[in-house]
Amino acid sequence: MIQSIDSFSSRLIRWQRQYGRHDLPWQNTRDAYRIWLSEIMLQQTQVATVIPYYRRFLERFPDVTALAAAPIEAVLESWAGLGYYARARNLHRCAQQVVADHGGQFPGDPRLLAELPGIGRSTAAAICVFAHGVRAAILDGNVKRVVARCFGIEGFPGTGKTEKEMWALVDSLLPGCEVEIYTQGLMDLGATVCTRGNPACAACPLHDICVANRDGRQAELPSARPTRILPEREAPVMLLTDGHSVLLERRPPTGIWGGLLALPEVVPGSAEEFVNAHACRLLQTSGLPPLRHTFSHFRLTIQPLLCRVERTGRSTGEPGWEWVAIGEIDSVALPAPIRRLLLQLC
DNA sequence: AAGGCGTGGTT
DNA sequence: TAACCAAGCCT
Repeated sequence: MIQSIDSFSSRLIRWQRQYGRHDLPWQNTRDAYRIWLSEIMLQQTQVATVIPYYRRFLERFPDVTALAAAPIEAVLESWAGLGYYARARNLHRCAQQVVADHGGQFPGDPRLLAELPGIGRSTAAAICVFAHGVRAAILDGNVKRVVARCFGIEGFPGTGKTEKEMWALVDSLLPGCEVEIYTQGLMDLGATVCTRGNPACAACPLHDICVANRDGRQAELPSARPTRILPEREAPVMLLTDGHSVLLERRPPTGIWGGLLALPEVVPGSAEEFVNAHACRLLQTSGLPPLRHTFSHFRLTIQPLLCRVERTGRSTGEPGWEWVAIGEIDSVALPAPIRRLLLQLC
């Protein structure tokens, strides 16, 4: 075991120098703001998905001061489509705290960083490693897969017991120096060699110390999440349009699609009432084909009712309601399926 | 301590 | 098609 632990980090570091990724947009910088932003965007999200969002976000919010000063609506506009929108809200609050409480500088101590909104133990470690060269261990999905296989850790990593065991292990594996390249190597090996299905064990620097490889248990480790049946939900929504704009409602700050604009959910049969309440005269209604959308924890069928209307008065300017021109759809904070639906209209 | 919280890629 | 899940955090 001791021999394994010693050679684990040195093998990984050597492998990373030759085969790792060295030119991702958030690499080759010590700018804690850029590193922090990348780590938040990369939570539960793949590199290829993040890259365009990361570039656009940095153009609009080049530093922590600019982000802290922006309204949350603007932040959500740039985040829309990435998912897990609590990340955007926490990102914004975190920027404001860094400016207000830390003079605009991200703390270099992982424990302090982890007190900020949206930054947990692993993200705090990653930021400190890449921004300051601090010696701290990360434990993300890639690392869980690599260590579960290499050291034969049983149990679903989502449970507290297994996660605690893994934290102790990664803490003990941490090398005394070259922590940056070691940490990046751990993630890159998981992302490119020690993949979930069909891992490339022949190309792995750990193959001769790996328990899963020795025992042919790559498919069994890490242990799978207990299967769960996703509940089904339905959402009748109103697509109110005058041919130029659509009526959108700001969703509550917490819960699904928190803080985004979306089509208003309505009680079936209440179209007329709804239309009148928004200073419109109903011209024509038609049911659009239902839209299936799968979340991490339930399935949703969106049933849109298209209502062509004439606007009979100025909107009351009620907070939370916005008429948005079809041409502006790309620039507002919409959930991905709603955005797709509205773009199909034109 | 588990469940809430998105989206898109892979198999 | 449907299941699975990726650079997790919060409550």
